[in-house]
Amino acid sequence: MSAGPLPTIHEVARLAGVSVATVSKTLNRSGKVSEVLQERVNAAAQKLGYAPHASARSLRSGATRILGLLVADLANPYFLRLVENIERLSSAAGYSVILCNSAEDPAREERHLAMLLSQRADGAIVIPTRRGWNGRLAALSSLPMPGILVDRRIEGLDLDSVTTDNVALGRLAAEHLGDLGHRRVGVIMGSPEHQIARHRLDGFRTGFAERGVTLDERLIEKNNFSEMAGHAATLRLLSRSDRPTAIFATNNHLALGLLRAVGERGLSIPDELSVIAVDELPWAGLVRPGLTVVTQPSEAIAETTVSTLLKRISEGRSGMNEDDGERSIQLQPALVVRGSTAAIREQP
Amino acid sequence: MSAGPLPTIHEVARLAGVSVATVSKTLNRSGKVSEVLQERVNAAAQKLGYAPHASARSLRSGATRILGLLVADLANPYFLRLVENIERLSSAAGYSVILCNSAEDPAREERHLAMLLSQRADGAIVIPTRRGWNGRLAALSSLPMPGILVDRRIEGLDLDSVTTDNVALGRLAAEHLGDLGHRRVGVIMGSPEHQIARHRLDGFRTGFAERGVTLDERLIEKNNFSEMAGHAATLRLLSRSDRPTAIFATNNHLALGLLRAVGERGLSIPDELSVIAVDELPWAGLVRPGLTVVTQPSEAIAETTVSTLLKRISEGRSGMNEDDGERSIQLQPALVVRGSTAAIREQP
DNA sequence: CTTACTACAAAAAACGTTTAACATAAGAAA
DNA sequence: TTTCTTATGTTAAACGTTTTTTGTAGTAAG
Repeated sequence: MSAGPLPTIHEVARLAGVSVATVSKTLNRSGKVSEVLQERVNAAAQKLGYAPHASARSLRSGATRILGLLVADLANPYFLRLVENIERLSSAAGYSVILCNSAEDPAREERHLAMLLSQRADGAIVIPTRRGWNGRLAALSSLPMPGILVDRRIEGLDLDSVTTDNVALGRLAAEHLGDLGHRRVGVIMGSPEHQIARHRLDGFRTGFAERGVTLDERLIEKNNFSEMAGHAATLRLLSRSDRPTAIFATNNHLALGLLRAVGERGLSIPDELSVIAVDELPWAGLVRPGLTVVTQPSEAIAETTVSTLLKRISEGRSGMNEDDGERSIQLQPALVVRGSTAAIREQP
Repeated sequence: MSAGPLPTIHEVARLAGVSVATVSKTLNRSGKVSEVLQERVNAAAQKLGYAPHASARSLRSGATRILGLLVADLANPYFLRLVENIERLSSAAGYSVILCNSAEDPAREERHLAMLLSQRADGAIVIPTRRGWNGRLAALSSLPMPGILVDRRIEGLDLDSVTTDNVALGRLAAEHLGDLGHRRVGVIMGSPEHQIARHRLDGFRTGFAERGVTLDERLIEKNNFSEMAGHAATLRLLSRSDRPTAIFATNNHLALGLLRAVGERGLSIPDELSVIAVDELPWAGLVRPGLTVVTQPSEAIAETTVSTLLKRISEGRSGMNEDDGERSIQLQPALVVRGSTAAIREQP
């Protein structure tokens, strides 16, 4: 390692016997350069192992070809799939990705944002932390680079966003359970002040309302999004005399806690309890029985996010109409039926 | 968004009524600046929302404070945990991380490496792809920046590396199964031309040899590391007349395939078959029974990797003794016993 | 009253690119 | 021959920092 300093464009120019401008134009395929000189330049660059200095290039040209990817929680497998897809697409489009994990900590998020600003990233893809952006709302929207929110939308912020249609997601879950005959159903969710939780519940409620069923509010557990909360909430629901016949776990941490609690109680799924969760989890098909889920369209979200952001970036560069308004895109979830949900059995 | 161009150091200097040199020295706490000017400068910077232009800084100073993180396969949950920890530690040390996923594709790996070179990352953390680096061996070692290999070591390459002690890992698995009385055991592994697989098998073999047991070579399935291969290999092992009483799955993809196959055959774990796998998987405690595993010390590996690389970087900067030789660090695995392994029952 | 030193601050020179402005030669039109 | 084009190259000026060099007071020593 450390094979001495790298060659500059000047050394390539000297070896090829041309000016630096010619080298630059050749390597960037910009401007006119004769065939013969092009070959000399390419040969020289090849021979020296020339790699253009990105910092110098950015300084002069104003573009870094770097995208910031600021994730609220890398431990969340759903976000991870998003990261994977976004990296792939960005890379294919010639952009490098700086990965930042805020771990649901607004302070970390803010530091990372400042860093991306200093780094002069061409754009930022942000899955914002759940709490704490109330005060930093301005910071995000006044970001002097194109930014796009993923998965979690922030109301009143004129930023593009790509999210799942969470109302549709809730309704999908409700329709499935309803079709199976369930009427007394529990919901385990995070705090209703979070838009996502609220939307999913709204959709779920609507789905049942459409078939004339009103949800029992006492079976709706509103806490936070942790596995522990899911565990506790499940135990509470299961120890009721009017135990629900099905439970909807509105995110994957909660689903983990739920499964643990059900296992501890020794209940049989789906005979004694139907379970439906959210997100395609790596192990969803592995547990016995396989977990029925409503999934968010992870690949589509990644694609839409990257292409929308890149469009914004090129618009900004060409100085086109900046204010064609905020793009707020919602994509549709899907139902994946496995073994954890079944038709209700008449109670003896 | 797009709140116009960002202020430069010149504008800060003008507002504060000082020279740019004074601003630079104040903001970097280098050189002597009087109290009163410092305050004026800080106030001006604050007011303008000044964020130093990283490219300009790098161009002049030669350091980017960027680390490249090149991962062989982001879909691997073990690597993901590594990524998470490495990002956290790097960020805490003031470095940004450019994330690259080569998805086990040497071509992508090579492109990413070239990009990191152009980007002039201060260092590179590489989990190399399994195949294909034979020819690119030189490319990696002649990288003009400090680099460090993680998880997968490449022989004959004078690069630092941090890996699990895979021989110890294999032995740990063997000792556990041996203690439980198992003698006829199967192994599902990838191609033995891969060092990791080989080491794990060696350790496993040694562990049994130490208690006077020789492994039946026909029960050692050598294929590749995919889930499908694990599935097929398991089916083969289970349909033998002299079926093994325990199986060691040497990586997590293989373990997935194994569990699927066992489930299909309707065998009961651990009554009819003990299973031990590698790596702490997010769902290891969730399947019934919980999966017994030998885990790699993910946090320790991340810590050692980052600190070793940062040391190399600062050595390089201060021009210290470059050639104090290659650091090849091996960290110890641990056994986590859950329900998937049990003492052998005498066959009727 | 010089001279020497100290403590700051300012001026200017890089760093490696891209690109706008300028040169030069060859051929075409006059 | 002279003058315009055209086609291709080169020169030089940015880009925003850091850092070395130079400058200027003010104070202490002679």
